[in-house]
Amino acid sequence: MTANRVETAMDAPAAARPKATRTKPAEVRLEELMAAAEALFLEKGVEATTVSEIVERAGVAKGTFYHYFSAKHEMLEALERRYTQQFLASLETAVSACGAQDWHGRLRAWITASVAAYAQTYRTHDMVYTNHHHLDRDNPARNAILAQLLRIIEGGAQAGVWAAPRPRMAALLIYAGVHGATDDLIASRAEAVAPFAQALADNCLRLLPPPGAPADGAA
Amino acid sequence: MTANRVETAMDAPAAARPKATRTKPAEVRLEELMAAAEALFLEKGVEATTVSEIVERAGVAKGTFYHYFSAKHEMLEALERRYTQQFLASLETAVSACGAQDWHGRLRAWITASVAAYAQTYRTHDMVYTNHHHLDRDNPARNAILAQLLRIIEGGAQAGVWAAPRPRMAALLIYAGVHGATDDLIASRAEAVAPFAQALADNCLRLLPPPGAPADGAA
Amino acid sequence: MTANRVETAMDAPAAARPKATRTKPAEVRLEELMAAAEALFLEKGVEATTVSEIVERAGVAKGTFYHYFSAKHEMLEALERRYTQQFLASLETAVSACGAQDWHGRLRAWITASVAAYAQTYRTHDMVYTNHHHLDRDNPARNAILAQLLRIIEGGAQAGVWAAPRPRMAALLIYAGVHGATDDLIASRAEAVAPFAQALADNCLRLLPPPGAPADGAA
Amino acid sequence: MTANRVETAMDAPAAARPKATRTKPAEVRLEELMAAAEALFLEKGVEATTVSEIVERAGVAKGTFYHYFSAKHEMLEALERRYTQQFLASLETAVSACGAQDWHGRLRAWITASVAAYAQTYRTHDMVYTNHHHLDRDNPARNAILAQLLRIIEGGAQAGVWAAPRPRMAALLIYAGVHGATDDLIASRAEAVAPFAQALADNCLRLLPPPGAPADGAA
DNA sequence: GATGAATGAGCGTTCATTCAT
DNA sequence: TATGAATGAACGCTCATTCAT
Repeated sequence: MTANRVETAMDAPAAARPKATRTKPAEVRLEELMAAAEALFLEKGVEATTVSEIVERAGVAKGTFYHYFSAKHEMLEALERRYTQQFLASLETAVSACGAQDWHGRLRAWITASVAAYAQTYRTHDMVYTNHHHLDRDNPARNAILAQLLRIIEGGAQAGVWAAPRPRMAALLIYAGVHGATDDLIASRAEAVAPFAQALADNCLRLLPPPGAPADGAA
Repeated sequence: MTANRVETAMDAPAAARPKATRTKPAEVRLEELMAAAEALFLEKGVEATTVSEIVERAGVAKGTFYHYFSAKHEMLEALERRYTQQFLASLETAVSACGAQDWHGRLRAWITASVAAYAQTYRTHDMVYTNHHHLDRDNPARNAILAQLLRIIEGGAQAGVWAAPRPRMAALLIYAGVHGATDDLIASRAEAVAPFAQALADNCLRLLPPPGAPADGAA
Repeated sequence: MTANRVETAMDAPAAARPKATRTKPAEVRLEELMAAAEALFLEKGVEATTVSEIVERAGVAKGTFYHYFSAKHEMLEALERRYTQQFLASLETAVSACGAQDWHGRLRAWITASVAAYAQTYRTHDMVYTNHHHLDRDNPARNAILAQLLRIIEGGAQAGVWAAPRPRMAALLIYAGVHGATDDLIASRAEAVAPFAQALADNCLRLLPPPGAPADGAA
Repeated sequence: MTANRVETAMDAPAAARPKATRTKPAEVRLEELMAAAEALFLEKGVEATTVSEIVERAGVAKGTFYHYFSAKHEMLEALERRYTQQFLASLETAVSACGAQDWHGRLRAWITASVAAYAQTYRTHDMVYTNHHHLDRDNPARNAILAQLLRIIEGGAQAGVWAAPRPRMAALLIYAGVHGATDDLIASRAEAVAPFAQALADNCLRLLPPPGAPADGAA
């Protein structure tokens, strides 16, 4: 609701406008706007959130929004970029903590960290990815995450740790499976995250049989 | 003017003049409307499609839409119901074609039919499911499909065909994996559906080890 | 809600239409329609009541409404006419029960009967009269009622029972006062109708001083 | 484009192009809008007036209306508030011009000012009050006016100037009578306002007999 | 840098009325 | 007599965006 809707306009004796918000570093303003938008996007969805609400929560005027973002969808994209970077980095950190040749460990770490990160941020995750078509091959976030996983699967295969005749298919099964199963975990609140992640890793590792096992389609 | 009619001279407010399209069986009209809506929802998304466009494509007046659907979202729900029934039925048919105790066959059939059905209808699939939150445990379509798969996994486990210490987790991995991997197949157009589905089934069956294998966490 | 909105259309297996309503005497149909409309107009107001609701409550089809009334506002007018006739008749009966020269009695009877009738039917009264501008000199109902009262006032004056230098003003004061005060009685539910009507009549009679009293403006 | 602006190449959805009317003081715009609405509400009724017509007459865009009023009914309420304040104030001024103990004078002043004010603004009056149910005890405007009159009647009674065994009933008779009779004056255009108001006051004062007169029901 | 008044195309929805059957 | 599918103009309202200050 704008400040000068009748009720107000008629009752309040015209006072000198306090002009509260002083000029702040652009960085700070940007962050305030993004925080306000993220909270609202999470609460009520991207479509249902209006620019008016964002600026109201951020405590700035409408025009200020357009100083920092050329359009509403730019805000969403900025949020997406920020989120993806954080998500990728958390996986990278977990994987890097394992020995360079400990491929089982690296894969387990990737899965466990994925579950943990996703369980924590699934609302943001959903918000960010619902706006891309599932099939969008150019979705840079999905591609970056998938590439990370693929590097592990192919690394282990080259090192002879497991067989991966179709590494991309394995990566997709793990990637999609991790998110689908974690959705269910969250929705059912049936157990703690850590043991769930362990079991999930066990299951996923089964997808990568020891080298020398009969190839797919041979059975 | 009938003899009984109560009359008074008065200025008549704006009158309606229905003329163009003749009455058709309700079934036909309904189908025309649903077809128009489905096509548009697919082309440009549900939000971006207006009721005006739907009726224009269906060749009827706006009021006719509201004669058959009480609101735009009712149309989406009708489309969802119809799609889910068809999808479920096609899986059921494929599974039922296998012997009642041929659990490997049944699971392969479920996976293969899922890939095939989804590869054909992924656009409708996406359209329908994007409107539910991923975590919506009450999404009846997802639940029905998952239950179908779970019955097979538990049936095979009881028959001693495979071990399934966590049947729901296995079901979720397969369910999500099938859709995730098929998305990639469709997007990359890298190979034919049938061999892809075969390989996918091989991979998924690996998630269900022979009975007596070491349980998760034991390795 | 129409019978063939999707939910129904998809679930109910097409049955032979019972075609319940047999042809009825026009009189009966008309009365059913008017009763349905009156009830709805009272419940939710004239504007807020739709023709669809009227026919639904009357148990007939939309088209039937237009067999009996050429437009929605004709229905309101028919209801008005019916109500006014009843109201006038009830006053006339009460007044006629007094001796032809008992002018005090006649006026009291008119006032008492007005209060009683209005207290019983104020909802219909409001519904009917809100649709005329207060100033509508051509409102036949108001004119008929006022004329009835005026006849009493002038009759008493000619008979030398009271002075009425401005009979129309007196009539207006009584007419408006009776309705205004009864509104308050109804809204406050503060006392029984009969004693209230008595006191009201006492007050109103004071407006008609004995003959020979100083005329207005002389004081 | 500022340096801080977050940019991405994207198809811009339908853009707005505000151009025509320049910014004016909110007070002025508000007044223009209210004047346009009042005129139209008077001309064709509240229901029959559309927001489109209001903005067209005010010479602004539709959105501007909603910048100042959150809904059409807010406009009506603002008009009501403004009108009631003016009406009450004009009565108060007239009454205050009489000596504090001149109760006959105060009551005459109230009646005379009511007639004058109502004769001038009856169209607005009707417009404003038609939107409240007659019986609405919580109608703040009616209550405020009635309370003003009641204070005079009770003041005179306490001062021994007249008897008022039922002050509220007397107030209601006067209040309703003044409006009802003035309606008739206006509709008939039969005489000047001032003498009519005099005669009306004479009549109304008769409702308040000298102290010691027989109480109601005693006659 | 920051503001906020102003914009207007476009939305989903309503409902009195018509008329072929 | 009775039906009900079909109509379409019109409604109140939204909101991303612009730009003079």
